[in-house]
Amino acid sequence: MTSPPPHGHGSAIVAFYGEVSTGTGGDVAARVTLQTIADRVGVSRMTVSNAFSKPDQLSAALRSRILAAADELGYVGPDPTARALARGTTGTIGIVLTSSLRFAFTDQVATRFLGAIAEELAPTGLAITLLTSADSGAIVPARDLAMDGALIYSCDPTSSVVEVLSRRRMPLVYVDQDPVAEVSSVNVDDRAGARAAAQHLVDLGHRRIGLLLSGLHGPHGVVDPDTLPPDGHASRQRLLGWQDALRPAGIIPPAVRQDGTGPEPARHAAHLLLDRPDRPTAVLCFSDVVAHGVLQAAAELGIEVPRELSVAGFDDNPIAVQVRPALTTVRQDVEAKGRAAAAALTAAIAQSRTTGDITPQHVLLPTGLVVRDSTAPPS
Amino acid sequence: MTSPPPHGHGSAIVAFYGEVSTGTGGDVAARVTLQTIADRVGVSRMTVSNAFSKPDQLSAALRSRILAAADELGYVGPDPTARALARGTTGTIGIVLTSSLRFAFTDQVATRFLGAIAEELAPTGLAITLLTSADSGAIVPARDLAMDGALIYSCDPTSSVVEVLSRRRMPLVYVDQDPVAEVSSVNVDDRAGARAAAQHLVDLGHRRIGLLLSGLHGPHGVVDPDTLPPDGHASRQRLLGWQDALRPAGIIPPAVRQDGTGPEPARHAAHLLLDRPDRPTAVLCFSDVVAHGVLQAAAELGIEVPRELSVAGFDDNPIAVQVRPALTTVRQDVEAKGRAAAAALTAAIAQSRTTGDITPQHVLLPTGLVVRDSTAPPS
DNA sequence: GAGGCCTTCTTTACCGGTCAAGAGGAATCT
DNA sequence: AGATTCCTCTTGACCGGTAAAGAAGGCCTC
Repeated sequence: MTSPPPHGHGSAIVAFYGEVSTGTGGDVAARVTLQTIADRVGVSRMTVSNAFSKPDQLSAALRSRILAAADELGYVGPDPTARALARGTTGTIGIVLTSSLRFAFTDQVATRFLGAIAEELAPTGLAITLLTSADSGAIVPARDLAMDGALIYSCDPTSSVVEVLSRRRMPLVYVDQDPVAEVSSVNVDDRAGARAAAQHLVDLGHRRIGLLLSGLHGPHGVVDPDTLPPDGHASRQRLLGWQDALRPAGIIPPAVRQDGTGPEPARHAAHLLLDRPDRPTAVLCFSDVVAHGVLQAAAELGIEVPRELSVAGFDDNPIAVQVRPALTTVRQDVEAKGRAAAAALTAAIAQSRTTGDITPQHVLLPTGLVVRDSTAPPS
Repeated sequence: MTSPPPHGHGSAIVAFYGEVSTGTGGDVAARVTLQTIADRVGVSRMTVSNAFSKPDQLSAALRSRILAAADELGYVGPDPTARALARGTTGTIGIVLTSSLRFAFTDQVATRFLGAIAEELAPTGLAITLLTSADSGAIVPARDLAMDGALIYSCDPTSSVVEVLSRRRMPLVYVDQDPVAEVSSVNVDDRAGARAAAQHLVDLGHRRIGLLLSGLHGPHGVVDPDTLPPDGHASRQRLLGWQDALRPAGIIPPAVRQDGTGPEPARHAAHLLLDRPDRPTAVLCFSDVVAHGVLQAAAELGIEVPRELSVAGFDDNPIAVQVRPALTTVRQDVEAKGRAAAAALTAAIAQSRTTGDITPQHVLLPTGLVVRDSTAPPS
């Protein structure tokens, strides 16, 4: 409890209800297993197993006797771990997220994506385990956690996690990742979307257009967009898309990479772009969150949007319509992406269970420009 | 892919890169286990196990030979499931959420809570598995999933999931749940917070005060607050807190329970309250999301907030400052709640591993009134 | 130079299930 | 009536590891 409690209250109240301990009166109740029940009822262990897992393999009468005995002994059901070992499936899939799980719960694009996956997975009964791509020393979740398959979502491709996962030979689906022939993937057409956004600004008459790039890894600050080190797939595709439209127009954009994620680094990066003598009349942003930072920076500098500065975002994040002016952006259907990813993974798992092989499947979802109030012709 | 693609693009593009199948050229490579490596290197299986799990138990030279052989054979590491069975721990904790996982990713209070848990858990290496309290037939995640402990977050206490989990005798922590002596719990002082909000309205001079309650289960529409069926813990506590302040002032509030969660049901419920002839001059809401719905309804009815109607929320959700007017609300430190819950659970797990018993721990976090622009004296 | 201790590796016995094949009797077929 | 099939239940092997105790040799110590 490191954060200050709200409004000057005292620290957290910790109430002890007395030293109540669980367990049956002190003596450690021996673990109840199939054998315990089998002995009690007078049948073989296998029959008890069947009573739980294959009800049609034994008579209804015996089954209810077994179930009654199990209930009486406090047996809940077959031990999930043992069952997983014997059956070879766990009923869980992993989702590998960017280094910080925190981010996954903060960013609305990510949460919508996860929500869609959860929804698509619900009827299958598969549970979701969240993993980070950060290998924090001894424990590498991607290596040490049991799961039937994994979704790799916009995470550093150089991360060892991806390699570990492929070596484990489990069904994988890449999302927002450079597609590889052998692994199923789900992507959105970032490049086309970015191209449309850039073309929109060009068509409005802008010629001094700045770029604001994400900065997970690599250099920060002002950079040369043509010699960027490899970054996330989406990041690179969006940059390519912008260049697709800007180059033919003869525009050589200044570019800034922000230091980290979130609106605050974006605000800072925006200042780097807007404080220049040849201030751009328009800015293309890697995301709506970044664009939000630009709006804040512009407000601080007394620059009026869109009259003096056009701002285009990406994602069609819910915040795009909450900020003023509402953001022109590129929409991607995050929920469709989530559903497609979940579907591809369940398909792969099912296939690998029957065939042993998997036929990779590659999905590319469309994007589209959404023009709102943050872009206008240069004044 | 049921939702329409954005902006009239065609349907999703599915690209097949050809029938590439994984696996080493068709023949199913036999599974590599510790024994495979042991045979190869000429040592016992146990020694190979130690090479991975207890490096100090064997000579460095032999260990690197083993690791090299393992690498060559494509062995990634000990099978997580088998290890879990042998060791008795899985490295995962479950978080049980309200029936719909979708909700968990949509509601900002929930996502902040989960984010804080993730952060607190990160150094321990424990992964998070998300479970719903909905028992959808054959598969009951809470029963059939391997985990070392579970967090039960604001979920229907009558749900069988909670019972199953306790019978599994795993470390549990209740969050926003009626505390029980034997099980650790983390709660916020909902009642005191609600009391403060109600008192605030009373102090401003309001006498006709309406209540807007959450409606997960039970009747909807206009209800008698004194004879409500049991609902969530928070819901009940907040209602009690309001009554604590209203009753002494001689106020008997009309109450409406919304049908479901989210702003839309809230808007609808608000209409039920505001369309009454003796329209309240102030409304106490179960949450900020509900309060947001009230603001929308008020706007639709041409009621000016706060001049004609005061609105108080709960939670200090980020949206509280995004809506206009900014909401007077009761702050709870969701992140502290998440951290406390995670800490209590890891403590319980650690203790149960050593002692076999667990000493339940009960935490009550403070709440505090935050006055903003949505409340004012009645006109 | 014998006893003791440490290091390094092996042995044996589980962890708690499921699969696949088999065995015994009743029911069905011919 | 004998052969076949079905229904139930049991047997034996295995899933892939880990814990704990034991054995073999080397190094110290006194």
